Amino acid sequence: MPPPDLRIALADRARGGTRQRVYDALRDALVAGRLEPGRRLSENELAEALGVSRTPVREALVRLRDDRMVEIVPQLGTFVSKISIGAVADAQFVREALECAAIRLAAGRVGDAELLQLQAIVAQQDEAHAGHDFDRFFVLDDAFHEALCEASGHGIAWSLAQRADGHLVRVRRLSLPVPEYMGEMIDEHRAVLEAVAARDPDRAEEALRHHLRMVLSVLESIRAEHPEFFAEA
Amino acid sequence: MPPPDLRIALADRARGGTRQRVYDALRDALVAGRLEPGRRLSENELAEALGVSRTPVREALVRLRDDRMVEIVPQLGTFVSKISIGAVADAQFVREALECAAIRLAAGRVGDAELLQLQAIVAQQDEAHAGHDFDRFFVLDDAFHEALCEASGHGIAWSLAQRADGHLVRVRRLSLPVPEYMGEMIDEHRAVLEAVAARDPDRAEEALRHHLRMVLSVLESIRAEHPEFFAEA
DNA sequence: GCCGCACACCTAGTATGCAAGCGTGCCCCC
DNA sequence: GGGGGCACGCTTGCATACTAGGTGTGCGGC
Repeated sequence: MPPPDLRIALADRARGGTRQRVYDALRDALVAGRLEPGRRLSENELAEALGVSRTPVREALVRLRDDRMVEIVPQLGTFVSKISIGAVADAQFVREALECAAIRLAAGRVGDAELLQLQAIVAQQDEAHAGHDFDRFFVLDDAFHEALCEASGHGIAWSLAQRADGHLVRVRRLSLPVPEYMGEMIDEHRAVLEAVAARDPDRAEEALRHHLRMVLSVLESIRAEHPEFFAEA
Repeated sequence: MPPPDLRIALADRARGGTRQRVYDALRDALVAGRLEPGRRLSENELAEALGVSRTPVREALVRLRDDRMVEIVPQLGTFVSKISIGAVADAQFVREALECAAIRLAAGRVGDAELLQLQAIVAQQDEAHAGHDFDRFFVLDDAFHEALCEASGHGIAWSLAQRADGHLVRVRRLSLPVPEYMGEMIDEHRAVLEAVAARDPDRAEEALRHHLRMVLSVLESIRAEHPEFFAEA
């Protein structure tokens, strides 16, 4: 019985190589939960579904394994990683370490243009909130954190945090459709932004750390709600 | 004119897949400077030199590009990245952020067995110092930092730091043959270890941060000595 | 009816072949 | 003699073919 819903859309041709497009498409499908944890993937099936050969699919999967999003078992198959409490804790640790270090720097060197950009992002988040547009809010949330890291002068912090963040993103996606959380998160963004604007590294770090830990507070309820997505360990 | 010294040894067969062995061999050759910055690599040459096909070579190179150790230019070639001041700063930032966060945790939860292990590593470093064995010291230095991260409960910190660390490792390799630095580094390891043993997160973080920044103090002299290894920017 | 073995299918790993693009060097023209 | 243009060879990117190994299934024996 072939899997029923392997419809993964590739972005427009010619933007980046095939490998990058396949990676993006797969990662998006994974974090959005369209490829549910535990499912078996096959290079052949993915290649056919995406209309490309096995080679770029394979290379994308290898990269996703580095992200701990899939597990490749030789001669057996490739599986969507179940959400592991340990992996979530690791992702949280990495993200806190990198982003908190970044924001301390950002608070010391942020310019007016960057502050305006951050404020604009938060304003757009208000709009998304008003329109109950979860997907848009998600994009803007990433944009906010990315802009913060960029302001630190070490944009790499965001690249690494995002790649290490797979398990956490899936949890967030599951938790997001609770409207009140969106409002809380925007408030926290404002608190972070104010501290950065005040050039107060300690307060900025504290606000960001609190913000980043919010997601953990709902982890257990998510797990109770979707136990099949989690590994036992 | 074919490159003269593409003799890269592969580790024993059957340990990990071919891709992993090729990656390890190439990375080792890169950080050791046997493949000097700016050099052009060719998938074909590497595959021939290593006695494997292009496929695992290609996948290893893609991963090394993620590490910023090589630059792949389509239809042109793959080049050993020159050491970039910006990339060194990024690597330093990432390593500081991850390891300092890890050691704070480690100071709060380290067990006696782990302390003994750390002490044993430092003792071995003394031996390497006495024997002027730079390579051995290098391995033991990595082991010390890895053990610290493991003691934090987030071994992933070491994995990520090490992967992001390519540019920094090359600098360290160039700077290492100065014997007095080895003694200083061991002293700093001791200071870090004492603070962890005393369960003092603040002092541990401070000692580690100071230790990690030592390498930067010699960066400019290294650059003056080997300008051909560095990018202009 | 149940347990064990063997076969067939499917998997990822690897090797090789083909296509497209860029750089370089030679050759022709001015 | 100098400059412009074309063609060749090299590169990586992608597609395809082949290999080795593991799993599950179905059949045969008990």
